[in-house]
Amino acid sequence: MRLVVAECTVDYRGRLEAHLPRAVRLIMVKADGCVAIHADGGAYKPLNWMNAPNSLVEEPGRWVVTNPKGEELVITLHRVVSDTTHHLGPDPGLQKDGVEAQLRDLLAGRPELIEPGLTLIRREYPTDLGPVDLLLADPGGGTVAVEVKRRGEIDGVEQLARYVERLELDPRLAPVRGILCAERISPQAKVLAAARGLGTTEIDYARLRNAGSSEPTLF
Amino acid sequence: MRLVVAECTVDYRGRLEAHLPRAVRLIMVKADGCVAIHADGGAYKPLNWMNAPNSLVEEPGRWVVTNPKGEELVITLHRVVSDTTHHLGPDPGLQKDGVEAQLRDLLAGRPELIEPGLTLIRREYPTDLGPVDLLLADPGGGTVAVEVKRRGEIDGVEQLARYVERLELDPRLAPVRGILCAERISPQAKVLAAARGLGTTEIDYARLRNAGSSEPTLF
DNA sequence: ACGTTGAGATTGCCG
DNA sequence: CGGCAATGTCAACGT
Repeated sequence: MRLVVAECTVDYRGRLEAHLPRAVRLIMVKADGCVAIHADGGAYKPLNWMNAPNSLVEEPGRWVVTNPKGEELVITLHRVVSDTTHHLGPDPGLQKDGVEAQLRDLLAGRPELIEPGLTLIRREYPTDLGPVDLLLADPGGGTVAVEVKRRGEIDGVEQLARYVERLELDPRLAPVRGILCAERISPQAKVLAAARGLGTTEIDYARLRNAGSSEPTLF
Repeated sequence: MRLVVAECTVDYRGRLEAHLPRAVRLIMVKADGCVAIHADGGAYKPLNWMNAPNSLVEEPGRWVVTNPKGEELVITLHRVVSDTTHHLGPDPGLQKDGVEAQLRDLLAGRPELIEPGLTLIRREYPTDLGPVDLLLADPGGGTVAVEVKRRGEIDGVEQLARYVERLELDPRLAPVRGILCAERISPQAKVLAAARGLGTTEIDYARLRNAGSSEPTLF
């Protein structure tokens, strides 16, 4: 990884056009060839960048980065403060925990938190349009399809509506209700869900995680 | 901006949990206090990070970053290869050209380019599902809702369909037609739009920009 | 402060 | 390679 601190101006032409006036910035060039230009603020996102694969041509005081899609990043170096290179080697990569799949599995073990009386038929129930996160039996008869999200947005409502429409065609399952489960559900998503005849339930995932799926509730 | 190259392990606990095994990486600390941990590849996104505002406590061989939301990033430093600090100063910021808002405003001044005879009612017309980019009066009666995109894809068609469906409920606007405007519209989006009864119009934004909104057309 | 939308989104998955 | 969906999405803007 090469790290250059320099006073520079930058021009990008590609999906849009962008220009950076003259200032001191960090230019990061990674081993895969990608280039990122960072200011001393503004979270982790660089001001400008060019992802791999690309081609970097270095002239005195001017770097030109181009990629096969015809995008171009031109860095004009007015004054170089520092220019260092380090060999980092390969990275073992990030291990994640706590994404949608885990939340779905926790809810599968506590379906009564979605609505009292519901019992699990199976998770990832397959349909022609893709798998439904949870399929539950309604004690009043019929079936309940559940779409699990961290955040409930309009897209999730549309997805659930398609599943319910599809499952209704199966006489063994009909009638089918749909419920969108998420930690937070946006007002627009609630409006659209109501208009589509779908239910929405907000779930406290933090409490769900702590309680676990094997322990019965004490209250 | 402080740049530390070090062999480290990293643990994050917050919206999810994540762990980075021992390896050599770049740790970037910006003036606003945000911390980012980069490998030597993988585009510009860091493996792990903590945005400002936060608090960094530095012990020998161990950095602990916490923020007011209760998230925590722990960096264990096994071996420091390099540790440098540079003062970059404030950045004048990025100048962009060619984004959706600009295209929308240009079209608002030249609605006849969407379809002859159309006149502007207002831009960003609010609905329960979000704002419609442009609402136009149809000389033949009724209203036209326009969704403006740089690239017309299936998502834009779905979005427009929801708006039209919603606007139809308002007797002062009905009947409502929908038109998707973009520089390029994908074949799939055209098919879906036709199936939904929506129009599509491809716009030459470069010419629109050069012509400006105040100049009448000469031909 | 909160919510919604756009982004040069990026990134991974699967067909 | 292209579509689809998730992301600790981020960042801008309006209420």
